[in-house]
Amino acid sequence: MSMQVAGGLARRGDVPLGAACPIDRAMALLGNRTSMLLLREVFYGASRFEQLVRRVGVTDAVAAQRLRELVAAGVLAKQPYREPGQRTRQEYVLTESGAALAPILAGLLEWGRTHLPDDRSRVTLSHAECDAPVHVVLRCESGHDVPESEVVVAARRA
Amino acid sequence: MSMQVAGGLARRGDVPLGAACPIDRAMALLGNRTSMLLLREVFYGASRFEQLVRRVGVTDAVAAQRLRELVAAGVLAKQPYREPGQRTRQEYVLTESGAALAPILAGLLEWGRTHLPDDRSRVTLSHAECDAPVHVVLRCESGHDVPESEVVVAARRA
DNA sequence: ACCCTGGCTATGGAAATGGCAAGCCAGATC
DNA sequence: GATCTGGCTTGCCATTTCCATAGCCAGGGT
Repeated sequence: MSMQVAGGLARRGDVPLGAACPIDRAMALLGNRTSMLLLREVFYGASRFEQLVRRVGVTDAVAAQRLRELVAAGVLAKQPYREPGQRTRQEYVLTESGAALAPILAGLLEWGRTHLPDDRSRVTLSHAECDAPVHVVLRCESGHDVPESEVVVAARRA
Repeated sequence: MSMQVAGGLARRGDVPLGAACPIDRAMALLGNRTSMLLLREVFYGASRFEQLVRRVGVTDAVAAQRLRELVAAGVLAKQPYREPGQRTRQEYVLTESGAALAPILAGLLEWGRTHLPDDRSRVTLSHAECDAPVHVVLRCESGHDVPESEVVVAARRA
């Protein structure tokens, strides 16, 4: 059920394997409700400030602050755009780094749907090329599908 | 770069696609630094209260409260265990629902490593059966690997 | 009987987060 | 030139999260 720990490395002197772990720092940025929800809406196709505010259901002030942080972190970028007859405005788009968060958002969606009670949402992810539903899977470089129980956590050598 | 939105569904009347979305509710539980880090440590093999506290670097009080929430949410379970000559104690183990968070944690690890500066961690995930490194991928039910740019978000019919 | 340790709970305070409300600025519209 | 609108910023307050410290309890060790 839980992952295995390889070779006792993780326990030697009980050194925290996770210290300065990328997950720590990712959570410093994404570890609040609003940031993740803003990113979700950008994935879902919203890009304008007012859209994001309305869909996430948060106030202007909070949204502005989180968006600033996400831009500073390089996950979103502000891009000028102009609709005909409108003045130039800014929209928020995913950078390469932001787009790489897709598996995490897809994972949260999938997990929430199957493991939280009372799913009332109707969002699905599908593959543009073939229309089939998309799932998040763990796979090793030899090409095997890896169930959670077969994931081994280890420290690579210095 | 960003996901496409299919068929204008997401925008009809600007209805928030994400309202009551599983991601909202997942983030209500996991949208704080500590919860995710505690889960990470359980994945890494820690299970005893004191281990978790030390490795996550949080105080007893906060850890106890988050653990209580995670147990209440059915992500962790308390299991009595007894080491010889010791009294009975409780350890925290992943439930099925908790183990299903593996792709999300693996995704965060991978994302942080490749997209945040100065990665100093040494954790790797590998496949117990073949020792090859493990990655998180999006795959459709037809078996294609799906790059982020080919993920379509849509609302399924009521 | 006494202490010690692991695993908590309690209390108080600081910092982050979020809501509400108001104001500001640039440019399009009148 | 006055007004309106989108996209913010500012100020203030409530709530949540977190840290620090202290205390509690069960049961083994002595």
